[in-house]
Amino acid sequence: MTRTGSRTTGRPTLSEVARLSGVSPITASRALRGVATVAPALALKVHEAAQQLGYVANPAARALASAQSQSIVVLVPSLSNQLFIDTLEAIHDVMRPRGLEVLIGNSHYDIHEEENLIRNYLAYQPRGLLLTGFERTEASRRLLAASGVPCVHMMELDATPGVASVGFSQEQAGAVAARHLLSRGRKRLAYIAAQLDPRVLQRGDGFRQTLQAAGCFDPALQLMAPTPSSIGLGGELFNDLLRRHPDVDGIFFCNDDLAQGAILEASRQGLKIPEQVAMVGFNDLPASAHLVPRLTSIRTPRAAIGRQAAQLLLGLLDGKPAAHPTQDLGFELVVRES
Amino acid sequence: MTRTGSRTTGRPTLSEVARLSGVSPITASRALRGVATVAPALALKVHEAAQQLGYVANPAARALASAQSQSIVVLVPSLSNQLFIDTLEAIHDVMRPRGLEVLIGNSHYDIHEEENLIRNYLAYQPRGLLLTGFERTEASRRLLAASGVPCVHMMELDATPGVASVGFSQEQAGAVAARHLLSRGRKRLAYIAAQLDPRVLQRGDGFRQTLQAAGCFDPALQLMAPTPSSIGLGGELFNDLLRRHPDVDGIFFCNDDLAQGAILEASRQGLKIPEQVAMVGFNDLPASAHLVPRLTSIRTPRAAIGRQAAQLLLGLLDGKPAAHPTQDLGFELVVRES
DNA sequence: CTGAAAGCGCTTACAG
DNA sequence: CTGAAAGCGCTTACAG
Repeated sequence: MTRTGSRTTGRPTLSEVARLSGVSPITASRALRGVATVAPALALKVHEAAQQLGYVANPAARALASAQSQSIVVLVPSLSNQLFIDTLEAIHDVMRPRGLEVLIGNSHYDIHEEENLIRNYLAYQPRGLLLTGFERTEASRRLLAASGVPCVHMMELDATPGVASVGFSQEQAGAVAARHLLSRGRKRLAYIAAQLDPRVLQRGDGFRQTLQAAGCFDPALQLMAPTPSSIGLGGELFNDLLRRHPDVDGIFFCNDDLAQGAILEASRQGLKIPEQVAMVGFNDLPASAHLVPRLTSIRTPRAAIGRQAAQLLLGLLDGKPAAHPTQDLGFELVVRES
Repeated sequence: MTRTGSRTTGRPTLSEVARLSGVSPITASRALRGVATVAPALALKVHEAAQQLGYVANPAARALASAQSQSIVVLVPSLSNQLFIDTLEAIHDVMRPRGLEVLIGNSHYDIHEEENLIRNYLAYQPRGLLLTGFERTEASRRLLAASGVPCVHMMELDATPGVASVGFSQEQAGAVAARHLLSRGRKRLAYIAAQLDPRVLQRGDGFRQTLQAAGCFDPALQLMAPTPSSIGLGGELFNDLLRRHPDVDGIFFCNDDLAQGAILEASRQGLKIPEQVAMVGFNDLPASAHLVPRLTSIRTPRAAIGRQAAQLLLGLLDGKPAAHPTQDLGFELVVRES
């Protein structure tokens, strides 16, 4: 059944729809696209003919003729992180019902790999781009600017005019975690982080600055692993930290995976949480609310970021300048038992 | 910068590459596609010109001219389930380096939504399709058959000639869980399930049949919720079950989310696990090995399924009949503390 | 090994 | 409101 070397697709074409409905292909095209100038009676006939033939427009022909595809490109640094999955799913659920195809590029936390993705995906003439954060190569920036394709940035914020972004302040999130721990009377506060992307570092900065202002920052309590995060790693880093600094009484983790690993390891060792060490996670993954003790975490609006970024982009595609090009969706400290 | 209504893309074309390298467009096309008949010296010049211009072929034009895209369509029932994310990521990592675009369709566990996805995605003239399971509408089957596009089925197995599938026996997985619990002397065995897709039911069948053979099947101990699974639901169903049947001494959960919720709920209530109730999960998600107690689970080869299915499809695209069209990748009971 | 011609299935731009 | 002509940027099929 596999046709090789054929020129035709074997699928019904616009011309066949036009012939069956007794109009020209252009009129059929207009009717099917919902262009208003077509007489209602003709439009109906065209739709019936299309239905009867099982006609679905060839996106390649459409893209070639109009110099514009029906795709949106989303670039994320990872698919292993639940954070991006939630965002991606929300984007998908906004774009698909509008007939837009979501092309997903995974940069694996590598800005050069991202540059290649941009180069290749731009050839698809996407309607728009959804990018993660602002860290990229100069060449990537040039490619994006030269393409003229509308972009919306996700996760981080940048209020520069002409830049669209949907996210929240990563630094403030770090600061809030620090203030929470300080408010509980904790003084020996650590930051445990892995997969040191720009956002993890920004949260660390916010955390550090708040501790410095409170006069209790100790650089020795910053445990930064460049490797990917995982629950197992969280337990290991927690043990490392407590072995070297048994007096630590509060920890902010750059994400819930690490925090969950630590809480489970503490439970296994019979350590009292939060009496001995208070813990704050980040993202508020589903399991966190159910751990024993329940994990205090910072809930991030990751689905809302995807949804809002998608809608902001949709607005940009219609050519109207965005009313709110910088959308701070905030975050929420969810205080639980840890 | 957004060009609306323009016919051209503003990007360098094959003709410009050809002009710069002093050959005809056809020769440039052949050189860029690596067609062997081009003289090495010319091919080099073409590649240099393409590099210099930053030329990337227009996929729409290519697809239209060759009646074949560079896309692979993957249809999954959910993006909220880690299982499919792992599979998707593996597929992505096989296809992308070969220049194939992965189009992801999410059917939300609805075979009619899947039918729409199939209808629409077939218009993209994908090189191949990767489908989840075998449950679909008659119309979907007809569309797929009529298209002649090669398909590989994932997760479940079907040895029918001409059908390609990569997965494992869901029934056997249920049977293995039952045998494990029976081997530990457990007699009052329950199945707790949610999101009752065909695979969840197949696992339940395998579990039931084994219990029936052992003479200890009790239909009252089958707790089947049609709602999506979650950790929270796992805790609730666990409580429901124990309230109604305090004598239950072993539970098989249709996935680890439910099992994790149950183990956490048991811990919160101070129940002894596995002394009072033994638990077996399914999928072996990352957290399961770290819970207290560590969860016994059935590890599924979800990344391997994605990888192998992708490779099987790649073989089919080359027109060679698959040497192994039915790939049983098995599963592994990982016995831990629960 | 190379190329001139034709065509893929649509939409744009221009008439009427 | 409708349509004939042209063209998008490639590749196929056929020559040589």
